[in-house]
Formats: sequence, structure tokens, C-alpha cells
Amino acid sequence: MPRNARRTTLADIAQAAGVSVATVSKVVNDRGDVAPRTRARVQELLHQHHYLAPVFRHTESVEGPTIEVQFKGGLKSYVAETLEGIIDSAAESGASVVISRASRAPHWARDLVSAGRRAVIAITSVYTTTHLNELARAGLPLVVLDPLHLPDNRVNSVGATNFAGGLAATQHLLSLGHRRIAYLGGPTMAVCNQARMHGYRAAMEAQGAPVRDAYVRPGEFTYETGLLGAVALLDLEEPPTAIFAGNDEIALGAMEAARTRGLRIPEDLSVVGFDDTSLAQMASPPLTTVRQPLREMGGAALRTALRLANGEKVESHHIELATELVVRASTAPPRGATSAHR
Amino acid sequence: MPRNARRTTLADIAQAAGVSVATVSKVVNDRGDVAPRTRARVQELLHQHHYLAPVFRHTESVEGPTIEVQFKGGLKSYVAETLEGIIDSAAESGASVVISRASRAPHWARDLVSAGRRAVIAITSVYTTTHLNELARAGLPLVVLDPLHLPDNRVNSVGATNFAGGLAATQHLLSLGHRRIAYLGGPTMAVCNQARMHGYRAAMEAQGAPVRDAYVRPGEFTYETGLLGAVALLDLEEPPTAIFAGNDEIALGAMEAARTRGLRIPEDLSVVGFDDTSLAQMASPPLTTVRQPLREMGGAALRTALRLANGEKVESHHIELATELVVRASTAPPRGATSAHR
DNA sequence: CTGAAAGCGCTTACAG
DNA sequence: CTGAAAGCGCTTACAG
Repeated sequence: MPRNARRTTLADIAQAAGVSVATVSKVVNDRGDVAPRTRARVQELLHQHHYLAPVFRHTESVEGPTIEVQFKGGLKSYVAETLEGIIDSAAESGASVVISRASRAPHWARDLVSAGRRAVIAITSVYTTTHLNELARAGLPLVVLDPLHLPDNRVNSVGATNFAGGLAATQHLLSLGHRRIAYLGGPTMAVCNQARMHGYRAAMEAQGAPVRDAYVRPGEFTYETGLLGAVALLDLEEPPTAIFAGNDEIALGAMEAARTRGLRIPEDLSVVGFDDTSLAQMASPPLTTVRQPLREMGGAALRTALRLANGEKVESHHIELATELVVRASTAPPRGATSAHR
Repeated sequence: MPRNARRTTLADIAQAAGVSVATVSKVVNDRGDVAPRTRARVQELLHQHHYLAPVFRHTESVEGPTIEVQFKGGLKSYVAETLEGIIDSAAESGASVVISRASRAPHWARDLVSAGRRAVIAITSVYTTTHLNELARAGLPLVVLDPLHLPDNRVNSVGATNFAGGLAATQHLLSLGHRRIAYLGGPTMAVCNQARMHGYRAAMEAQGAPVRDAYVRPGEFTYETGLLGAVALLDLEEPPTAIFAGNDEIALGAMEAARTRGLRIPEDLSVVGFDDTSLAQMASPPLTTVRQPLREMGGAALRTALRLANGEKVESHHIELATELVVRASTAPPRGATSAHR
């Protein structure tokens, strides 16, 4: 709002609506005794004039809008790095970031609105139709980061080019001369996992490399999935010479499985991760991985959230940022092979 | 505040102070034309009666107090895990957590107060006397996590038993039969680093093991410090057989340095970390480390912050939680030695 | 430096 | 279902 513009008062709205201040007050406070049509007209005007109840004025004027970031499960590197992007973008825009675990108490969306939040950003959260309805009723915009579900056009989301990333990771291994490449992935239901896996399949098929059923194992995006999955893969009669992991944590689990078998990385087994969290740089050997621009994704989510909070329209309900293969020391040609290309 | 108790009004304060409502209003709004003594008396009463200006009421009533958590540098595992503890404790208490990078704009403390924050928790932040004065003037309580400076009794802080942790880590290595043990630490100025280092020295001296100057290297709490420091140590004429690292990141850097030299862990070199972040569990081999109860420390900091925000006194201005050695696979007896004790 | 008085924005009990 | 009127909590221009 312009610096000198007087703030909209109930009297302004009353005048515009041709009703008394008392009636407008009742609408604002959700009292029952207002005719539906009057209520609707007044609500429309309140919205048009950006009326803000006194209790909310403080938040708005002093600190700019507040955005709620919700995550589910642990505050892992993936979440932390995305959050860092959100925080830095918010600082640039003068917005505040409240962080909490996703909760599904009754009326949670309405509670967030009354607590002054202007939008929600969800990292690693699941949203059902019920939740979306609750948000819509509360008038609270939602931006989902790396959605687990298929983009619904009622939801705004920010992701990365997972298919292209899966393709690049697998092509890298193929170009090193690997043919027996396994995919150790996340949940079958997660679209990001599906896209990575199909990128892997596409690369394999393009090269005429067979994808055996036993080489594709879904799981969770966790270290345990990597550890157990890799043990199972290495137990196969014809074990893979390379593993493409659905994320960095899975890759680290796979590396540890190899180590306990006395296999060296990358000499005996190549491993590629996904995300390029700080875990990848600090692994030993440093992990070849597909970089997701997590900070940029966080920044994009924050800016989208602010625009929606402002009532602006957004060009597209889904934005996808580019992934990039980062080659480090966990990949090499397979034992005894001479590198196919380079 | 009790559910039925009427909220304190300016009239209540005016009556208690024996002045007019107008005068109290002036004090609340920091206008100049009030006698210093009158102002002081009124301020005292406002505080005693927990008077809240209308603009702040919303925050308080709907969502409970808001605590600002500030960090400096990256949102690393150490910070993320502590933050997780803060978030979960806040959820239990009905408090909200705003997260931001430490900023030192003029009047930052006053701005935080006007933005409705009731306390600040600082992770990995440096506070000078100037900052403390600014906080004091704004009436904003501060809790520092794992303070870099010596506990000042104007500051409330939460830490861990760093000396005992350094002692336990070193004793573990000594008991495996190591004598040539190096300490690869963080900043010389950081008290937590000093305590860990003196724990190391104490254990060495108790065992009659010499501490060579070249074996004690300060640095930053980063992977690079570990990588470069370990390279330098391994280049010594008599390299150490074990490295005690000031935190997990340094330990991972040291592990990578060993790997690039063709040394195996723990056969050729033992490494112990500090913190027990998720990095330690996911390292390959999994890292023996000194656990700091980061989530519990975060919880303790949040609860202290809430009590201070409430105007309650706190028993001690510094709380220290216990560390614990977690033995994993990165430590073993030195090459060719038979384990001294067990 | 203080406070009586006017006034602002809002809410609510009540008459119609 | 509506609004005139009383009232609440607060602020401010101004007289003393």
C-alpha cells in the first residue's frame, strides 16, 4: 500500500456498500445475523479495498508478509538446503519465514490465517483433496516443492527436471562402459522418483542395454534403502557394476554396502546419486551426482508464494528448474573394461 | 494469561500509577513529553501487568509467542538438527519459530520486537557487547546455543560437555593402543573447541602420551580444514595413527584425505568426530564420534527462551547437556599393535 | 510535564 | 436482517 494512502476503514467499506458500519463489522467478525447477499457484497468490497482487521495490521506493516514452511519427517540436508534458499529469498523481499512440521489438526489452515500467515510452502509433504479444500476455504495459497504427487492444477509447485537428470546419470555410466546398471530408487508413488527411473530406462533402452527386473528396486529416500538394496543387488548372481541411486542418501547407503563387502568405489562399483546435497561433496570418495538447484528452487517457491499471497496470478502452476550432472570420484569404467567412449 | 482474566488496559495502568490514561499512552508510544521518573514508574507497571499493545495482541492470543532463531553461515546438519529440536519443543508449547540469518542492521533488536518476536535463539552466531546492549535496550531476551565466546552472565546459553567429550574420544583411541594421536580442531577462539582440545590434552597427559605441537592444528569447523589438515598431518615424518577431529565435517575431510593417500580407515588410520550429526552415521565407514544431543539442546534453548520471554527467572544462565562417545567403524587398533586394554 | 476533552475505529446490545 | 446509539480502548491537539 502506498505510504501516504490512508488505511481502509470499516466506514469506507460501509459507504461503498451502502450499509452501516455495524453491518460491515458483523461481516468481518463472521457473525451470523447478516443476509447472505449483503454479506457477499461486503466481503467482495473488503477484499477489493484490501481491508485488514486491526489485529492483523501489525504483522503487515512492520515486517512484511509471513510465509509458513512445513516439512515432514526429518530436517535432512535436502530440506535444509531448500530452506536456506527460501530464507535468503525472503530476506530480500522483507518477508518472514516460520518453520514447522506439517500438522493436520482440524482447521489448521484457518488457524494459520489467523496467525497471520499469508501462504504455505510445503517441502516433502503429502496433500490430499481434503487439505486442498481446507486451504481453499481459508484462502491460503500453497506452493509445493518437489511434489510427491502428479501436478494438480489447483496446486502451485516447483520441481526439477528429474527425467533429464535420470537420463544424464545413466548416460554417464553407459559412456564409462557400464551395461549392468541398477536403479535403487525412492517410493514408487513419488513422481520425482518415477521420472528419475524413466530417465534411467530411456537411457538404457536407447543404448540397447537390458533393464533386468532385479536391477530396479524401489524403496524410501533413505540410507537404509541404499544399504539394504545394494546388499541385495550385490548378492545377485550377476551383480551390477554400477548403481544409480534415487538420491544422495540412498547412494551413501549403497557405498557403505559395497565397503562392507570389501568392494572399492569406484574401482569395483560405480555409484551415482541425486540432489547434490552437501552429503555428496563430503562422501568418501566424493559422490558423482545429479545436482538439483535446491537453493534456487527454494527461492522460486518463496517468490511464487509471495505473488500468490499478493493476489497476483502466476504464469504457470508448475515451474521446473534444470538438473545438472556433477562428476566426482565415485564413478569409473567397470573392472577390466576399456572405456567405451569417454 | 488465565482464560477469563480481562486483558490489562491502559486505564488499569493509569489507575495503578496514579496518572492519566493519556500519559500512559505516551509512555507506551515512546513519546518524548513524559517526565523520566513518571515514565520509569509507568514502564515498570506495564511490565508487571504484562500490558500488550493492541498491535501485538493478535500474535499472542492466536498463536502463542514467536521466537526468532538466527544462524550464521550455512544451514548445515549441525544447525538443522538443533533447529529440529527447537521446532518440536515449540510445537509442544504452542510457540512459533521464525528462522533467519543473523543480521546486524541498525535497530535490528527493536525491529524484532516490533515484529512481535519475544526472544532470540542464536545458533553459531557471534555477539558483541554492542549487540547485547541493543538487545537489552529492546528488552529482548537472548539464548545462545553452543556459544563461541566464554559464557557472559548477561547471556543465557546452552551447550554440551565438550571437555568430557574430548576426553572420552581421546581415551577411546588410547585404549585401542594409539599413542600418536592428532587433534584437528576448529577456531582457536571458540570455547567449545578449546574445551574439546583440552579434553584431548588431559587424556594424553594422563596416559603419559606426548602431545607434539605439529599434532594440534586449529582451523574452521569445515570439511576443508579436515582435508587440508589431514594431508599436512600425513605428510609428517612421523604421521599420527589416529585423528580426533573437532567436529564431524572435519572428520569427513580427514577420511577423504586418507583415502586419496591410499590409506584405509580404520586399518591404517583411526578417525573420531564430534557432534554425531547424520553425517557420522552415513559416512563410509560409519564414523566413531562424540554425540552432542543436538535436538535436546535445541529443546532446552527454546524452553529457556520462552521462560525469559515470560519474564520468569532462570536458575542458571548456562546449561550443559552430556556428551556421549558413539563407537562405530572408523576406529581400530593401530597397525601391528595389540590392543592395550580393550 | 500533565491531563481534560475531542475524536477515531471498532463492537455490541437492542429496538425495529 | 439492519442500523442508531452507547460504549470501549486508545491517541492526540491543546490548555494550563
